[in-house]
Amino acid sequence: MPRLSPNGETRQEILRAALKRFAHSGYAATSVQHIVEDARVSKPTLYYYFPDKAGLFQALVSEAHDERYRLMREAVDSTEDFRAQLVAIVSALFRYFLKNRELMRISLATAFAAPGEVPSGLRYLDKCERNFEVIHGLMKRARAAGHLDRRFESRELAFGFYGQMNLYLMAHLTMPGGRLNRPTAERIVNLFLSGAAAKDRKA
Amino acid sequence: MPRLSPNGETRQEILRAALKRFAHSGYAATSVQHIVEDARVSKPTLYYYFPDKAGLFQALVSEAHDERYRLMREAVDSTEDFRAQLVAIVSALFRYFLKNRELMRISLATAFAAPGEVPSGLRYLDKCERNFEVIHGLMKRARAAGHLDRRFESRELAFGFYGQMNLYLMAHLTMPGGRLNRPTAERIVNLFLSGAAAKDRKA
DNA sequence: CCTGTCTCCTACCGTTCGGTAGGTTCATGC
DNA sequence: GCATGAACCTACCGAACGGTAGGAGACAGG
Repeated sequence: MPRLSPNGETRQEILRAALKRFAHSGYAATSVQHIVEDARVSKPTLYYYFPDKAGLFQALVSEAHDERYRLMREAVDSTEDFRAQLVAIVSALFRYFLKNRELMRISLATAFAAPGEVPSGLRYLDKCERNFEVIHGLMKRARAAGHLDRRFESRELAFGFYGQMNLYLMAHLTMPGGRLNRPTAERIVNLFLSGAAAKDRKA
Repeated sequence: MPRLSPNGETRQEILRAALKRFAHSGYAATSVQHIVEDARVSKPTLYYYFPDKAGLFQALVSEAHDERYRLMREAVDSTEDFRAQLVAIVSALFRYFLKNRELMRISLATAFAAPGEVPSGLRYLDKCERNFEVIHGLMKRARAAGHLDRRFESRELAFGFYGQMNLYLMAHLTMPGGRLNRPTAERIVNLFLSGAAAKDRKA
């Protein structure tokens, strides 16, 4: 049989198969055997490209977190208007979710899974916090600029917004009913801001 | 060695050990062997009380979901005032969380885990929806009664509230920093309602 | 033509998995 | 005292697990 990939094609094939399996069954319930079968590759080939099962998983999860981070930063930088930034964040994550549902699934599942479920060496918590801090920092600045109700701490505001958005994403994983589009993003921001925005009428 | 439990003591011991293991490592990564070692019981004893590993897990998860459901219903029935009902729900779940952190962990993790991660026969989705419907129904009635802004659908409102509350719980699993007490519950409801409550000033 | 390196293979390692066969001990009913 | 059934045990099963030893085929430089 000819060498399939002097480039990185085999590696990509493994990643693709692994993503599908991990997204469907989680880390522990996924076997390396199934991955190599899906990728039409032998087991030593997998271990040629990746140090072990955990390393393969980490490559996927890191990519997902980093891409979410990049998208959120990009959304924040896309405009100066605070409301528009929020809409851009939600909207960007919705689009990413619809295109990369499986990556998003392992990313979210990993974040809230039991500590021993996922490989221990994986530093996913840092990346989770980093992503949250994008929102948190945005809230801090908006609060300082007077766009948000000062009765609430920036952390509370970030929780309110982040929580609502995340529930939409998670709900879509288990019940893919709702429509994750820009109008929905705008309505989410409206619901959040109608309370969080500082009222200039009273106090 | 004497028979330890003519009552249900051994069964409880198994459940206790299983909860600890499942909460720490998730379903797939937990082995029956470890459970029976923790419970100081032999493997056939476990299979004497439970049909299989999945049945043992289901017993725990069902209990957690049912208890959450009971608490939320109780909170709703505790008062007529809508705002007080919301605070009661959040506050009750916070208390339950602090007392039953491990049960809450497997309950939440199961809800958002990959479909193949958890035993397939487990009907947890029904219970998740049932719990969500407690909130959803409450929002429906409050919206119809004019307590909530009619520009938002009841489902959106439920998502906003439920999402925010859930993030507090989930965040406390990974970063047990924040304080899950009644003042926090009130602030969450305030943040949610300051937007969702119908303003009688304009429109 | 030889040698090394990159890529990928078959075959196998020891371990652990979920689950069971079959037997033993105790409390009780008769 | 003796059968019965609940409560539990030791010892083991086949299968699947993550991972590896060792080699084969293709291509490069010398």
